Amino acid sequence: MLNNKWLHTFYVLVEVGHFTKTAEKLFMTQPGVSQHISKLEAQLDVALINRIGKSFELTEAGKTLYDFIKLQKQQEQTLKNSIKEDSEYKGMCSLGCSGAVATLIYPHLLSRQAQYLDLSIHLQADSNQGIIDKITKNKIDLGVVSQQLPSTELHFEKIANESFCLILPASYKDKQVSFSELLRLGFINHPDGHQYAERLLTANFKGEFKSITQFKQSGFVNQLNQILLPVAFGLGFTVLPEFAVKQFNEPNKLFTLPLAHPISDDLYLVHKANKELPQRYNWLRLNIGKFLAVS
Amino acid sequence: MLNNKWLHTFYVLVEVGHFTKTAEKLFMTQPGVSQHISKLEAQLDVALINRIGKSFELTEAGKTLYDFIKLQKQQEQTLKNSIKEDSEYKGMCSLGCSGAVATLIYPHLLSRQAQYLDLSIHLQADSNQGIIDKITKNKIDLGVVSQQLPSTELHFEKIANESFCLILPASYKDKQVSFSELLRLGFINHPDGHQYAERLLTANFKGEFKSITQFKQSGFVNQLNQILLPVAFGLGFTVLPEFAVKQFNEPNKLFTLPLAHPISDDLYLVHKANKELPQRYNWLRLNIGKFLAVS
DNA sequence: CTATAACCATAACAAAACTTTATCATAAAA
DNA sequence: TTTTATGATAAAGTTTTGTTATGGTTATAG
Repeated sequence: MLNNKWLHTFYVLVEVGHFTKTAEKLFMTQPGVSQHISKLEAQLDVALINRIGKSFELTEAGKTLYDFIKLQKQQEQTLKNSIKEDSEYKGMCSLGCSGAVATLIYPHLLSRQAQYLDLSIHLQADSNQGIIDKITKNKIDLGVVSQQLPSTELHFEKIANESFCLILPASYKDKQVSFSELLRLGFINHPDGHQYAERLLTANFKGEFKSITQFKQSGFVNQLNQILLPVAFGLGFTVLPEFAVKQFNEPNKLFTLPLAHPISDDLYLVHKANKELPQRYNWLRLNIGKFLAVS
Repeated sequence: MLNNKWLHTFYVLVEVGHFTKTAEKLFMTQPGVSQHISKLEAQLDVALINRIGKSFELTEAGKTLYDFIKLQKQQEQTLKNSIKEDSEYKGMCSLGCSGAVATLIYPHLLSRQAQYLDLSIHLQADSNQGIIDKITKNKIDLGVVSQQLPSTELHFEKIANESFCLILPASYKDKQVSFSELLRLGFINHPDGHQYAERLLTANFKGEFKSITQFKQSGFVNQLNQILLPVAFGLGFTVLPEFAVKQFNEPNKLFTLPLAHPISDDLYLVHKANKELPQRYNWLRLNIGKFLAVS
């Protein structure tokens, strides 16, 4: 740890080229300057100046140190200018959410970044638990999750509701779909597939449905935008949030089963309760809900 | 000037997340840590942490400061590693010399740089006085000049000798060239032209030559490698250092007048007497003379 | 060429800054 | 609720830092 005061004295000495005048400039006495330089040299174990009579020359190490101090001073100035700054349009916003939410909101984030070039938004798709962990560990500041935990450390705010849909190939349109039909068709799985399916099937096929393991697994894809492809091909059914279905580009190849007991999850914005989010998060907090609202 | 010790305490506190444990780690007591943080906050006039019961959260300013300290620590480490280093093959060499010398040695410097990529050589063409000034003001470390000054501050070392040549168009080859012939032909001027010409003509045309103003000026070029073009075209004569002539690519179009009284300048390597040059200058000091020796 | 003034280094002392001890208030844990 | 742990604050003690006093050396003036 280099003593900043000594560094400053050395810096001024180099610019002034004179111990006594340096002392005057720093409102101290000449021996103080001498001592600062000696101490610096002792600490770095290298000669900073070459004393020639009453004058001196910078050594190579001295020049190196001088340049270093100059740089540090600039950086410190930059810090002092920026540390109190809190702009809506500058800085990094870190956000975590599910893959489905990510694909839905990412275009909006990009257009915002395009508009405010000093703004950078880091979007990270993750599981609920992963998001909570990252917020707790200060890896990200804001999250969108589908469950509200009873934590005093975290602040939750409901922003949207995602309905789950049971998606079938279009050939089932206007038909009566029985549970055995589903069994025959088979399930297309994806990362949150089992969880979604269990909830939806339990509510809507009471008695018949016991466990997702009843179904033959007709496929698994881990890319959100490809989950619906096998369904469109007639290879199976799946359960997804409504807005993940909306963005599929061949909706006429799909059929969304009308449900007697609709199932949905609330979505919450999460951040640390005791950490006030900077201004640049305002827009996100205000608008994410809109982006997720299914028209 | 931010106190480095306080910064370090804050840095450790952020990593540890605990005042008491931070104190232990820093071999100090807990109140010390509290005070360091308070002082930093007072100095920067901004809250760095948000105290929540006995725990705390970093504020935005705190995060900014933490990142700043992290960077500074890295830089300080880099400094400590490099400040004692003195390699032959690393760092910046700054050199000043005349345009003639520059064109002669520049290819050698480039090939050296190509061999040692961490070496950077800054070559600056300038007048003798300009070079001396720059060395005195520490803008450059080394110079090649054609006069030795009686300065105690500077160290001169003779490294080469540049002969001056009177250059005529090839058509004068093997002819007796009289002074009136020169007057008729006219003088091609260049930055150091008058100085060179006065010295050479005074010595070799005693009685006849009075001043360079006797000559009609047939041209002026300020690019070294183009000075000899008008001479080759038969448009005039000029006076140049021998090694500036050697590099002209159509020597058969030129004729160098044999002189009764050869004129030459000694060339000196200059640097500050009290400033030991780093190792990376060794090669330059050793070899510049060779590059300037006319074979 | 000596005398004088300017300059930097060193040592001893004074002042300031810092660290610790002591104590209190509050929060987490039992 | 009681106990234990944690951090803040104030006052005392310690260390560090800066100043005064002094001396040696180098430049400048007479």
